[in-house]
Amino acid sequence: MSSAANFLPTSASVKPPILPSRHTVHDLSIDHFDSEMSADHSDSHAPYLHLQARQAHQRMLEAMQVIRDLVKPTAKVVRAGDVLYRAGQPFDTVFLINAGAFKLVSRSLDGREQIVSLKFRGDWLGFSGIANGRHACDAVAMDTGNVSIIPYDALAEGCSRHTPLMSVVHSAMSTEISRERESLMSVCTLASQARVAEFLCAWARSMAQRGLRADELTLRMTRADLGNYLGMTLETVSRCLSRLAREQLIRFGERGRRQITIPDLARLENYVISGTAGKSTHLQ
Amino acid sequence: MSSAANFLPTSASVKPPILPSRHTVHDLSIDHFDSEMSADHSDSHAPYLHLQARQAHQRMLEAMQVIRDLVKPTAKVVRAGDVLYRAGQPFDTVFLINAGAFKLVSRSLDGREQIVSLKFRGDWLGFSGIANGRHACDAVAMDTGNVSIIPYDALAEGCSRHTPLMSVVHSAMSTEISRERESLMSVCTLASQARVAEFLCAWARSMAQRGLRADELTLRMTRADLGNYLGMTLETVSRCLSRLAREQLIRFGERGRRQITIPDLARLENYVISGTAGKSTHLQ
DNA sequence: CGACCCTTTGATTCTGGTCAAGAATCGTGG
DNA sequence: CCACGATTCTTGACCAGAATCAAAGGGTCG
Repeated sequence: MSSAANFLPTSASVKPPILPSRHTVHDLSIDHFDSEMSADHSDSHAPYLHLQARQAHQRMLEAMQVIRDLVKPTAKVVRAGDVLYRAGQPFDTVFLINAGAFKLVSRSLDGREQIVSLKFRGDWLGFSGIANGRHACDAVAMDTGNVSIIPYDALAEGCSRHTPLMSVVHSAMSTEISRERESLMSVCTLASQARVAEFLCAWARSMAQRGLRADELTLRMTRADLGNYLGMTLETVSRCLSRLAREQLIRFGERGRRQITIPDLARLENYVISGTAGKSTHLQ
Repeated sequence: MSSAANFLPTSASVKPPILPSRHTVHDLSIDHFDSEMSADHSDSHAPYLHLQARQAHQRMLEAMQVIRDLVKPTAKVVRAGDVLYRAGQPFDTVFLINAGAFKLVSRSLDGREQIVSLKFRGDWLGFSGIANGRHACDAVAMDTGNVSIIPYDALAEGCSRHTPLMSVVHSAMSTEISRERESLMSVCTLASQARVAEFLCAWARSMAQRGLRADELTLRMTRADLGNYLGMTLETVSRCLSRLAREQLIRFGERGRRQITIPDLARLENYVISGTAGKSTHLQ
């Protein structure tokens, strides 16, 4: 895991980062369904990926292919701020993200709001609604994107007919469970700065797995969102990022402080692990 | 090192007799498979349940019935400390809890340990292993109990054959996702005392849903476990419980401080909600 | 250009973590 | 049945990290 550092894609084929903006029209060339879904696009990135990330990427592409073949879903374009579904709405569809980024926001009976998950290309949206027929959270686009709309009935029907499809769906749910747990682990066991660091690492790994640049992240969220997701205040997030930058573990892009460069991912990962970082809620 | 926690004898034929060694003899009348599964037992409790809890209870019983009818699993008795599976072991079976309580423990690459979930009768164990063929965490029994052993292949096969079974399984996974998120919400948005309070409320509701007493909880875990699960130190847990007791929101049982009485659940829930409790990682 | 939001940074407060001592409980062996 | 040692739990004193309050700088958009 340590040598994760050098799989930089030649920026030749790589696209300019999108400016995070609120509700303006976005350049679709990057995140557009077709361009990002095409096999040659993935090929152009694959050689630079680590074996593991590459395999994951491959599995994702295969899964998406299975869905397209068996379910033949319709697609839909979304822009930053668009809401795919809201908590409480009757559940009947799930979504597969072809491009873009989404946040899932839960609300408790009293007004507490919590970003419980971030989702990207290849992830599914809506599974949490299966259990009681209503969506359990809001799904909000953080950027221009594209999703496949998949009626749950059709999906279930397809699952019972095609074992590979069921396998894909079960894997996706299983992964979602695991990822949720990783978040919990992070929040419970890491001090704030390490938590921010790990968040960046996770984002980077996540991008790598999707065949995207992993060394230059463009966070599509405010410090407040970030803090909420990580269980700290926006001021603390800001301070932690500044400190990480001061310690040369990250750099801010010239295109604004939401763009973050990770010069050496292994070193950042190491900071999390060996860090001064513990929160000591030790077991036994 | 109490739980040297080795695997139970896995010999297909013989079930080990229930012989609690270092743990006190438990009264099995409540948690025993047969008694708790019997319809009249559930009837004897149902009248005291809220409508919602009762429906949930009903759904759980139906689901368990479906499993027994369609998969015909073998069962296995476990004692406190027994380990059903460990992180990293090849995944091939899931488990359905007939009785007892389990904790799921995740470990990060560096040594951090985190109890990511608590599971009870009607819950499933092992779903998180589907995605990459290996279990993602340890499953440890916190008490004498009984699980159905369900080979995943058989389950998948059954799912493709019987829609209701698939429905049950999908619901179970969906629920697991939602619950994981609730944990995250709790850890991220509540101050420690409110978090402890909410934990107790959740446990109580959970018991109610299973047709068990909801006003007298017997926590089967140490303060350290509790703290770990809730993301705080054991000392903080202790202080919070003491404070809750001082404020009459809970009472300690005469059978030890792991037994907790909730005289008025609504009041405790209200404390969480209206509480002095917020952690203010407010969104926007 | 000005209004608004986002971000950073500092000063201060306070919750919760750390360290330590003592009490209660459990399990074991006599 | 009791005594002893080992855990587990509670409580206090102290301290650190993160929340809160406040103000100023930067970007973006109308």
